Amino acid sequence: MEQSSPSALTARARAHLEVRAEILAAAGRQLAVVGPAGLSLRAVARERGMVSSALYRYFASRDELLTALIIEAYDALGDVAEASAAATRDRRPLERWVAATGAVRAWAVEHPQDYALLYGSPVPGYAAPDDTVVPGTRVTRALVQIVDDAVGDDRLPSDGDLGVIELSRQTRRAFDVLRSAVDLDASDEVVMAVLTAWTQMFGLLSFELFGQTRGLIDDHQAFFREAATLMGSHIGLR
Amino acid sequence: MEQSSPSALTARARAHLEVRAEILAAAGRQLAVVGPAGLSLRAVARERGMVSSALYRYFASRDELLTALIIEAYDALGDVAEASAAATRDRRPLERWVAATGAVRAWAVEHPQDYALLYGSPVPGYAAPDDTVVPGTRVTRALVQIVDDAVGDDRLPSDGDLGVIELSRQTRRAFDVLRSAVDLDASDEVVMAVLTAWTQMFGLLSFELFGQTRGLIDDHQAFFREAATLMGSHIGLR
DNA sequence: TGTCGGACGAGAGCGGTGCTCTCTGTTTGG
DNA sequence: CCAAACAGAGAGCACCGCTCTCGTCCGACA
Repeated sequence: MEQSSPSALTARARAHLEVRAEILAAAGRQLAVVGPAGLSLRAVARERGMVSSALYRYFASRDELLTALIIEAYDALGDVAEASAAATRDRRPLERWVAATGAVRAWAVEHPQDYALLYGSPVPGYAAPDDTVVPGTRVTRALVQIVDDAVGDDRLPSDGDLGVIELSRQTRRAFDVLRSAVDLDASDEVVMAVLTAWTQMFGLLSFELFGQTRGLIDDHQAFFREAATLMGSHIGLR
Repeated sequence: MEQSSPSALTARARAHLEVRAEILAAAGRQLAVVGPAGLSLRAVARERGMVSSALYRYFASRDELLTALIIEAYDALGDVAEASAAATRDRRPLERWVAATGAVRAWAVEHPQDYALLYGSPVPGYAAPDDTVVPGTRVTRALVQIVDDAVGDDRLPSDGDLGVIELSRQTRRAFDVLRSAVDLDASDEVVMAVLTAWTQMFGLLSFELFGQTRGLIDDHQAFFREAATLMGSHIGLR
């Protein structure tokens, strides 16, 4: 265990990182209970048996603690999405799509407060720093990967054909940025398809988790699966 | 003006309602600036030149004030959606869909904090009471109306045909509940189409307003319009 | 190995929050 | 006309994020 950190770190620096990690873990437990807006530095400090002012040796502010939790959550969700995409590599694209979005939903249902932290309304006064952008793209990347893998042996629209619409110049430029962000060379059609389907899954999930469908849908998992299948086939997966 | 309220109300009751409305208006202004989680009773009281404890003569708690604001916002958004649906009655269904979803987006962009109040992560410890359910269905109803109007002269799926999926029993039962909630006799196919398309629009809007597409998309309005057009045509509108 | 500086935690305190309780003054309906 | 209902003020409670100060202790370096 003592070898896990680079030996370049002094004992003091290692201890510092260790305590920081403990604080982060305690904050994560708090978060799961009270949610992002309810997270209290003082409560986190109490859980560790220290006084709140001592926390500021490790995090400059509550926002910095939140940022660390956001990155952690993005990484956990990214793991889930990537693992699903990798595990289904030899299955049919539509199945892969349903599995991956289902895996994302499963994580979100299991960690609703983390989901709210990532995709809910921003905490007031808090602006996510750029550190959160890269881990945030991993789930999008995994979904693009699945759809892009399906191009060729499939009825996905061929280049330049999106049906009723033509993408504006600004949109195509935005897609260039996204392509380089996820480091995949998918066509505009694929990017648009993923964005369409992913925003729908995301909207449905937010409806479920934020209570918009309260008292309406009983079996959210079944409905989500049906919606994912329908949406996947809408964008040309099969 | 003195006749605007039913004469059955005493002067005192009328004054009470008036002050209540003023408080609500002040809270609405506060909300637009600091957002749902940042809304402070004391600040609202200060704006009216009264002390915070006096507010409790009009609202039992911060949550009750929030609930009143939620209902107000749902009604404003419902107005927007219904007005758009009514104004485009003689246009083509796809145009109507794009116009209505665009109107919803325009309202959301103009009132981002109200949008967050309605569709963002719930304020911790706050559970929306049933009073908010009915006004919340108005926008859904307007969208269902548009798609349902299109059945017949259109290529919407005919009864019993949804393509790749078959709806589960629970889902069909949920659709019955929704049908009676919006008081429209749309087919399962229409309900599913609206839910699919509306959750996508909602997901896209949440991405935009909650900062997920920051630095990616410049012209959100154009992209939203393109996405709405594509999605509308996916569900069979033209 | 001894020492000294920097990290660390505690504590007090500031201004803010939601909310409760008590007290006073006003209004109003019987 | 008067008792009762009501409105608002004020103090206070427990909590919040955050700052500043002050001992202490321990690890890095000579």
